[in-house]
Amino acid sequence: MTTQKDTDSASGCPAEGLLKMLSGKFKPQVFRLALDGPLRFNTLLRQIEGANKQSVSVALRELEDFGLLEKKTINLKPLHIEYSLTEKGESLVPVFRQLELFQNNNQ
Amino acid sequence: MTTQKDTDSASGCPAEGLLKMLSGKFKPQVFRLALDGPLRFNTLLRQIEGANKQSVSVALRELEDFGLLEKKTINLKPLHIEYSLTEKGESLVPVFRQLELFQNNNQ
DNA sequence: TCAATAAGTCAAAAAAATATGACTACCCAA
DNA sequence: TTGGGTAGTCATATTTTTTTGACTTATTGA
Repeated sequence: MTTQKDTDSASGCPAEGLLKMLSGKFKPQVFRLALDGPLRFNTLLRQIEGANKQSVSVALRELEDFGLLEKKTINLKPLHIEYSLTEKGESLVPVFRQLELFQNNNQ
Repeated sequence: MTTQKDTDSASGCPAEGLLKMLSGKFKPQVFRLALDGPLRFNTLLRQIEGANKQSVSVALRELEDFGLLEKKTINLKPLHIEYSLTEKGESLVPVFRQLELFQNNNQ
């Protein structure tokens, strides 16, 4: 069971919670890769340069805790695990795109 | 003179730079307060509960470094300093609002 | 002239985030 | 039955961030 994180609206800043859920080592990259399809642990480790197990593990767990990704066991060929976008995760996509857009418009 | 920070598009994730420029202690709050008008150091210190000089100082300096805020000396009554949104900062506002919106739609 | 306010800086300490390397457990193929 | 892949965990470093408290410089009002 995954626990729901406090999004800290106590600070009087609603955006803060969202910002927190996407900050942390490798989280933006992981989320971005999730847009292209389900993720696998070892694949991520190879895809993200400089990545290490621990941090990738933390990134996946936290994205899952925030309800952006969901973990599934795939009972196929080589039995494995996949992380894919939840509905909440999907709903974040346009927002994420806006972040990219802003960044691109500002070099 | 303020130095331009590397927005790390090397990670292949454009959003990462923006995320970084808004994460860090008190940065979301400070940015949000800037939407309501110019900021002053000691006022922020009183407004943000739990704030300390050093962190507020770092938040302001980094927001300035990223070009979201600009620092001005105001030659009035009690001579003081104000931090206000730059054009770039203004252009971030709608993006920031989207973040808040997302957060509000997800409790 | 004294005390307060404004806007910080600096060094050191404490806390939080990341990285490293060893280890686990399971499955599968040769 | 040995070796490789998958998906991690765990304890311990190392690094980065944040906090604390002392100190500074200049202005201002009484």
